[in-house]
Amino acid sequence: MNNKQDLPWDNPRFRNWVAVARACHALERTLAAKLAPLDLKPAQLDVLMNLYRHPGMSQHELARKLLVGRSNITMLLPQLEKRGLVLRESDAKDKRILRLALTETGTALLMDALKIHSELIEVAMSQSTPDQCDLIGDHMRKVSEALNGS
Amino acid sequence: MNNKQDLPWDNPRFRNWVAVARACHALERTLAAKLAPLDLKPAQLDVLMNLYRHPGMSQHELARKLLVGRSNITMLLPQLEKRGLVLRESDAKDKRILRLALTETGTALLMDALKIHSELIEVAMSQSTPDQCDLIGDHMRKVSEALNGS
DNA sequence: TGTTTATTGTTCATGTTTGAACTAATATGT
DNA sequence: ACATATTAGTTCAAACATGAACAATAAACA
Repeated sequence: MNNKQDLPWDNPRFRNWVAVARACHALERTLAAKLAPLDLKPAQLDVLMNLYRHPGMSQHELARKLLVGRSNITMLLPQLEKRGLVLRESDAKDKRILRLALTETGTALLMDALKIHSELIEVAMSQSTPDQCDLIGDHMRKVSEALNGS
Repeated sequence: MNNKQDLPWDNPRFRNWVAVARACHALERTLAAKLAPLDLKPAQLDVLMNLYRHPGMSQHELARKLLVGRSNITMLLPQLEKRGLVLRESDAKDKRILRLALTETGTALLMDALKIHSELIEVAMSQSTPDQCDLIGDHMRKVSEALNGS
């Protein structure tokens, strides 16, 4: 049986990851609050960010990048499309695929949102030196890779 | 106007935090999948974990620890209570407060879930040395503090 | 004491996320 | 070519989270 001696909380790695999860959650909540004036949710910002960096993405590719289901994207996009932030046009060669891109308006709104997001991340990341931040980033990229293969 | 020169992605801190968020999200999803056999969601595991460490907590205290609204706890607890995992009894001195505690069954299920959770965190944290993990943990605790004051 | 203010937990309406079942389009294999 | 299997996106119902309004209780204070 488990006794107090081998409880996870006695393991520094466990406690450290819990701290990571808490910080992430806290930043997400704060971001949501600060994005509210733009009438934008964090999930929607994630969409805009990905479309900016990868214009012409399909919905399926977007879903995989965001680690969500395809149906989630289907529910998310019409709102953004109606607001004139995103364009959807079907691929010429494969009629199943919808190619996504930002409009001018979408790009402009993204820039405003990124300013807010960046300021928040600056608060988070200024807690350590740039070198240490790089170390953290490298670690987290390895974590993502390790988890994709499990 | 923003041009490419000062886009957030050119800032290492921004990219590093994005990596943190992605890793967190990935681990959360994986955890959800691995907890499914126990019929337990990550949010419910968080509740059990906190009640184990802080028996006698009120719902309000629990909500603040978990960074969620009080109503969320109200919706979450009856399920766990019906499954015989959690006990709720009103405080003798302040009749507004419900004091929470794990049952034997709840503790046993928590131990099973913690095993799964720990193994997953081990995967995540074995990507760096213990010293580096401590550095990451220290950083993240500072982040949480910094965000609470914003 | 009596009145006002705060706090705890609940309810409810709204919006979000999810996965399974579905349609349409394309690939694969015979 | 034809049947079968995959893939992209949608629909739908159920689970979940959220915040505002509310009831009950307690605290503050005149």
